[in-house]
Amino acid sequence: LRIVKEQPAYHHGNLRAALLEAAAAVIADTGVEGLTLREVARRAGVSHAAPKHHFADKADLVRALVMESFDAFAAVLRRADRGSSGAERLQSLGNAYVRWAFANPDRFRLLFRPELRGIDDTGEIARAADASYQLLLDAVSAGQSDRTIITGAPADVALAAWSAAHGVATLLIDGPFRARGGSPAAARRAIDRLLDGFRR
Amino acid sequence: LRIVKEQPAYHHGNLRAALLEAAAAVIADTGVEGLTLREVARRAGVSHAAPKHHFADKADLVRALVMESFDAFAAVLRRADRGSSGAERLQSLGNAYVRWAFANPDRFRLLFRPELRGIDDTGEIARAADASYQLLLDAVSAGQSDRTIITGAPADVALAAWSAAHGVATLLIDGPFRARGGSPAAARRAIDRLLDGFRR
DNA sequence: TGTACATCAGTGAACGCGCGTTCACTGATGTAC
DNA sequence: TGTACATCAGTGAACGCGCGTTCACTGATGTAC
Repeated sequence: LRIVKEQPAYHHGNLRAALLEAAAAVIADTGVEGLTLREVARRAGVSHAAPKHHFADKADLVRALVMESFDAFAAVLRRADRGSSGAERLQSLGNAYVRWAFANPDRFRLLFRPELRGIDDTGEIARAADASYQLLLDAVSAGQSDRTIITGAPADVALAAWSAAHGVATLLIDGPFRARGGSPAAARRAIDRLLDGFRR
Repeated sequence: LRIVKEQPAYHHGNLRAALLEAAAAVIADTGVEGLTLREVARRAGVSHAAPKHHFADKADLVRALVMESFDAFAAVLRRADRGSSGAERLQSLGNAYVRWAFANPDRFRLLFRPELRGIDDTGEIARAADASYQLLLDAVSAGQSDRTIITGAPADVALAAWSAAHGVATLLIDGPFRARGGSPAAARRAIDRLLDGFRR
């Protein structure tokens, strides 16, 4: 039986992952404007020059964090994309959308920062975002085929439904909802009510 | 006839207003994270210590800018709060909401920054925000009285309707809407469709 | 209408700070033989 | 199984930068008489 190391190893072992985790923690604590490479390194218990071996610069770290967040979000939506009709799939997606935003408010906000477009040089972020939109579009199309969702251009319907979920999620995590007596349960009622409007 | 002054006056005359205007311009150009006192002073054509006579510190300037933006937004909503029924008033409010956000995306974003709560020491920002919410709540109540809006707890209905408008506005100005072929006209269809769901 | 003087609203130099980034370095790890 | 050595992944000092804020100052304005 070996004694557990008390001194941290000189080589971290998995610093890249640790830095991403630390970055998420910084954002959760101080918001994205408090995210600095030095603070991330501090949290990971490493000198401030160490991240250079894993991320070329600050934008590179943010990019990786956004990609990771998109992947996590998309996985949750994919798991939620179930139901015996298109309308049920849409309802389930909408609820998952709001629930994930509520559970991960800072990561959620990160996904929609307009300044991200400035650092998405290869378009990989845009592609990751599109994967989730396709889920939504598919559910809408399925619902129109099985006649459980209202007619109309699928993109129009999908964007309106997305707006509903996004609005509830945003008002819920940014405060206005709760400041007016809106609980997460009220948010759930709101998204259900709004998505009911898409049923045929 | 006097020659127009070519040298700027030593005393600006209305520096406070000029600084607020410059701050709005900075935010429009670089986003709120690019807002610095020095840059604001630079735009206003004044030394970087000059703002001190008008704003105690940076938070003070941001606070003033937010208040000004809330007032402008509330005035627009108040003007839009017309219609022969509660349902029409709600529709008109929702459209005005999205239109103003589209016309003033950076100011709109500013109003909902979660970190604002940190600088709203006197609660004046919360009060300004509440004024607009009351408009919405009144329209919903009126619509329930005249039976043009669905039944339900007025706060529930109001928060759901707000979510719809907020979601459309946010997705429109932050990109996802346009990135998927959604024009401002599509946004208008989206908000109309969503608010139609509140008609009785 | 002039003059003296207080007050107001600017200037520009200076401060300390945390940031991103660079650099020479060093200890740990992996590999060839 | 050892050994030599390249490479990898850290350290810590240093840099230049823009920031918010402070300070002594100065020119413009307003007011009392």
